[in-house]
Amino acid sequence: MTASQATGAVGPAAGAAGPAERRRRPRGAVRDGLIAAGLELARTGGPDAVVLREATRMVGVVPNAAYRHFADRDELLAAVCTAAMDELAARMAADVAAVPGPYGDKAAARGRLGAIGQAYLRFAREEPGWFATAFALPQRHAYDQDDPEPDPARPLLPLSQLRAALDELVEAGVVRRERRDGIEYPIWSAVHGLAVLTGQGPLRDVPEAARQRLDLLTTTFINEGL
Amino acid sequence: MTASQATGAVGPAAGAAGPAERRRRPRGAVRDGLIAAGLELARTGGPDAVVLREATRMVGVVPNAAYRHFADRDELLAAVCTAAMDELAARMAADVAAVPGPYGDKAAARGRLGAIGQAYLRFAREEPGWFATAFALPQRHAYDQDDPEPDPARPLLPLSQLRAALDELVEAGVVRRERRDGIEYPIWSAVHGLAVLTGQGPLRDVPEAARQRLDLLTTTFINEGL
DNA sequence: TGTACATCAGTGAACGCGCGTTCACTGATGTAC
DNA sequence: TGTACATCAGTGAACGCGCGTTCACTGATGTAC
Repeated sequence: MTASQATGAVGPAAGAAGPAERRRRPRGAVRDGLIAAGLELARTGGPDAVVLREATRMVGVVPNAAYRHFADRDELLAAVCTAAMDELAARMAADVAAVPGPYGDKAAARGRLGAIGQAYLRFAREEPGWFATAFALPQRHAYDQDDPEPDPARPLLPLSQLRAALDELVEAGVVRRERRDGIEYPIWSAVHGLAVLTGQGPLRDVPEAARQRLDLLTTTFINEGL
Repeated sequence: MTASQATGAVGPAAGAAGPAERRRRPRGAVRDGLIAAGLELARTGGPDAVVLREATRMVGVVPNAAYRHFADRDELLAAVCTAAMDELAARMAADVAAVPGPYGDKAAARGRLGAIGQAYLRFAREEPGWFATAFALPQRHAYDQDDPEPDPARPLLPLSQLRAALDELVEAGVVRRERRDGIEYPIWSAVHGLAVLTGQGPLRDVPEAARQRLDLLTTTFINEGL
């Protein structure tokens, strides 16, 4: 589920039913609502702001009702983290899909790799709470393999999208095949590190113009390293 | 102050003085002790584990005594974060100093850059709590300038050490002078990103052998990008 | 199609917890004359 | 060198807070016959 889908489910049952109105919510609506509420909280305050009681308040339900849907607060948080990661992945996928040009075209392939990096950095800058949340807990990644079984209802993980872009660069003849193996990790690291340093890290107060230069320096460094 | 220095100051006044024993601690000992205690807490649990009351307990002092030395919990945390950053910087400096060879020698210069990256990654791996704490709050970094006025009692910031190593590589003729400007940022980003992804991030469960390969891939990528 | 019953998903009340922080206090240390 | 006094750095007691979580409950929904 993407954040925008989930957000629609927040709030008490439509119509502000009286206290006699019990269990009018469609199946799964409270669970989805709690995740959406948690996502709203995380958006502003990061993972620590995902407070179980506050989420139930937003949904319009009594605090312990949450325990019908999650074993404890950590399980709710894990669901919120996954949703945040999905949101990042969905935005990346959308930006990549917007790059024109056929598969295997040199310029298009370069454009798609660039779109991946830019979408990642933009998400970190525009949604710092979600970015921190996405990387806060779950989503351990099996080393050196694609998503074990890609869930068709969820967007491809960021790393998988990066891999696909690099594979295309190989097909297009931009990246030598011998150079391909494992190169996604230094690239991911460079982009992620920049996002963290300029987001929550010591470079967080860098002015806008300088930040853009840092983006450029880093993407250039990556492109030259291909 | 480095962590090891501060740690020595934890605990109630030597001799387990009775309740009548008041103010036997040397000047500044309680303040230093609180920072050292916070550092101990952060070592295990990161910045969130720096709990004011717990720190006062460790020092052997009543909770509100902390307010003689810090305006509030945040000010204590900030001091602990600075101390954690100093610890990282001190370890980096020590490892760099251990690389033999005269200034300007090609191999030695390369060795010193490598030592910087490795010390950074090792600190992140061996002291994840401190690493997270070092980057948790303070130490905003002025963009594009060295430490405003380097405090001789404290080690050079990591970024300043990285800059020095890159400057040496230029002097040694390993890095072209036109390439030097701003290149510390992509390099820092790549190393920092790897540290975060394999530390608290989605790659945290990668087995040891694979992690070493990731280190190697990243440092190789950096060296080729010089 | 109607009834009996199990299960599901909510309510209401309460808990203990540890935290950061404030207040008024007091004894020890350092300083001025 | 001795005394008077200000300041410093600790004590003791208390606060309100919001949190996660547990318990026994009850009404609505879905299912079997």
